[in-house]
Amino acid sequence: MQQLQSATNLAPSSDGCARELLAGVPSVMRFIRCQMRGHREAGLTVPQFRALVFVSHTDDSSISAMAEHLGLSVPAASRMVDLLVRRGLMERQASLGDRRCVSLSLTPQGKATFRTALRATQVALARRFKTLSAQERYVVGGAMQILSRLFSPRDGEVERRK
Amino acid sequence: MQQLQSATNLAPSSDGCARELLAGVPSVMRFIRCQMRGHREAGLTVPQFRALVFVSHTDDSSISAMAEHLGLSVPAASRMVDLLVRRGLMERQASLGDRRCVSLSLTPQGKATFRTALRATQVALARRFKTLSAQERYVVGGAMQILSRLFSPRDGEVERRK
DNA sequence: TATTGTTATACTCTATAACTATA
DNA sequence: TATAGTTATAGAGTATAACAATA
Repeated sequence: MQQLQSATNLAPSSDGCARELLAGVPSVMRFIRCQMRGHREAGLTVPQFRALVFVSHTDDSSISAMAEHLGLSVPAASRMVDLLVRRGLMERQASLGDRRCVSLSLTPQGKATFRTALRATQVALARRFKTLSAQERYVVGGAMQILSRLFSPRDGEVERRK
Repeated sequence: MQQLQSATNLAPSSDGCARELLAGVPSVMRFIRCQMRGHREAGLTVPQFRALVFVSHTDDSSISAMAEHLGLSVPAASRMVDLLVRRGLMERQASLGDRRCVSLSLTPQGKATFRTALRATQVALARRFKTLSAQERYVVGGAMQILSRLFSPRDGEVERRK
């Protein structure tokens, strides 16, 4: 589109970006949350979903690794795992090497639920995106990559004090 | 930048967009939440902040208008107001015309806290954005406008059933 | 009776502090 | 004693269902 030619002129200030983010991100988040939680079979909250993502991507995950990755305190992660274990989606096993550590894994049902939730939410989001032009999708996709990089959990903002 | 010339070629599918959103938005949200809540004087949660935004923008706000705008149930909105009233940030008055309705307003302290939280969070976000190029800020700003439009609370996803 | 709020109840998310078990 | 987790405690966010007050 035409505006892209003069993108540099139209670039908002850092402060303008901040304002827009503060308006846009919580709205999207609410939508995602509703979709996740409202889904009949899966019915996950966003943090639960993120926990499943982490464990499905990480072999021999420990509680503390999960906490760090998700930006949670260790007790919060532990309770989340409790809940997922109770729901039959995750398993805790004492790590063989160091029996203080826990080794997390998804049950088959956990994997299935995870995939269902992912699919359902992606479909709901994609349905919204269908109304966008290719250009707009490009902008959204690009912005998400920038933001993921800028706000990845490892980079500071969590700063567990002490 | 070069890629922008061929933006249409690189535009992700709706589904790709969805995936990226699901990765990026929760990270940003966590950052915002930490900033809001962690701020010494203000110390607001995101929903509290959003409630203050709504009331500060809306004359003679009612509980149900607030609930609808924020995508909350009416009881949830009512409890949020309780909390903000207890903290001295908001006031409830019976509406004169229709005494079932409530008329919400910010106290002077509420206005001050709101502005402090807004400023502090914007500054924290803007600090991150300073490392971006003008081009990247353009992409982020543009995406936020698109997303705000696409996921504005009034447009369906809330769908309070019955 | 229909509408606006509030109360009751129940879960999840999250933190900090105190504790337990293993190294 | 240091480290990995868990339990205890507390407060916020949220929903649905039942209730109260006003129109």
